Amino acid sequence: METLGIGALAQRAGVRIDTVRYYERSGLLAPKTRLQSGYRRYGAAELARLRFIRRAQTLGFSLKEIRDLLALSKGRDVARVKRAAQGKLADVEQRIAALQRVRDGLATLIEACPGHGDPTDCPILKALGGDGLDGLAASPLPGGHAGTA
Amino acid sequence: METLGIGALAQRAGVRIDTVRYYERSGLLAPKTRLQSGYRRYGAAELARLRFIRRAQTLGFSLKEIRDLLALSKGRDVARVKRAAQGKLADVEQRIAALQRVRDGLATLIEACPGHGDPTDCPILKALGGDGLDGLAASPLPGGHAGTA
DNA sequence: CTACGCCCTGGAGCAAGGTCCAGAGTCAAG
DNA sequence: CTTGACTCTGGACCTTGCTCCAGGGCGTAG
Repeated sequence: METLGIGALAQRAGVRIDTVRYYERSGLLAPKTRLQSGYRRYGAAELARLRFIRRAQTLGFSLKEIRDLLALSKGRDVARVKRAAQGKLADVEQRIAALQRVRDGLATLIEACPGHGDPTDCPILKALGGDGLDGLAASPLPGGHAGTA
Repeated sequence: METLGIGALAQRAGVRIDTVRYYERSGLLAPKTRLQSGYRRYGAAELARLRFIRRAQTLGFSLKEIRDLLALSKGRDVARVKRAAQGKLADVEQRIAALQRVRDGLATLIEACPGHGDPTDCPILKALGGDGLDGLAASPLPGGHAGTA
């Protein structure tokens, strides 16, 4: 069977070689085998996995979350797998709802902005600068979304 | 006129003192004046600006983008502010659409999973482990907008 | 005057997600 | 065999957005 070196794998997935090694260090992607020399060899499954990682990333999943997602496939407990997937689903739905609030807020402001004239008339700048936008940016500030600490 | 110390300012904006200083280092927010002692003093405009920064963050702008936005508002260029907001809106809408695809894929898998029995029958495991990932995270990788790089 | 709380600076540290480098070994083609 | 491309390891360094610490100075009430 045809295997790929790390360079070929990286190229086919559109990532850097260092990124592949970084993912390996992070426990996301192990090579199928190694040569005696230590060279990593990858198969089709690894390429698919790498592409999955990248796609999940573009969708806003952190590497940690992706690791959890991928760990499901190693589990033998179908019920747990299903529950984990349901948890992710709820998570995704929350993200969607939060983003929709942001979208609505932005859309409202953009609609109200003439796009020219005095900056003090710009609702975008006014809304962001003053009060009265509190409902708009409804966001988990109390829980702190910055430090997460 | 009444001015605020850094502690009072931070408290009114709901941020930490260190964050205010960090924003100053980042060129986002300068104190109105300083006492001889070096103590920072802020006025209403600075408080408004700080709140602007925080709100813009909840809308998904990075500090760099906010810096640009603030510069724009000084430049009286309302059209550009509006365009920046529209760009963010498009961005947010893309994310929403992508997440909705993920949600649908996930929901489909969960529905098809009996929640018990042979792991080899679990559609979730099959999708994650093999090549069926494409349906889950269907996303334009070639033209990818993730890394933006 | 003393205390106590607020403020100063500079720098370190953290989490995430890479990215790059040096120095050395390996592989494949000619 | 030689060359050039590829790969190895370990560790340093980068960006973003904070957050904390040490070792001081300031301000004001009692």
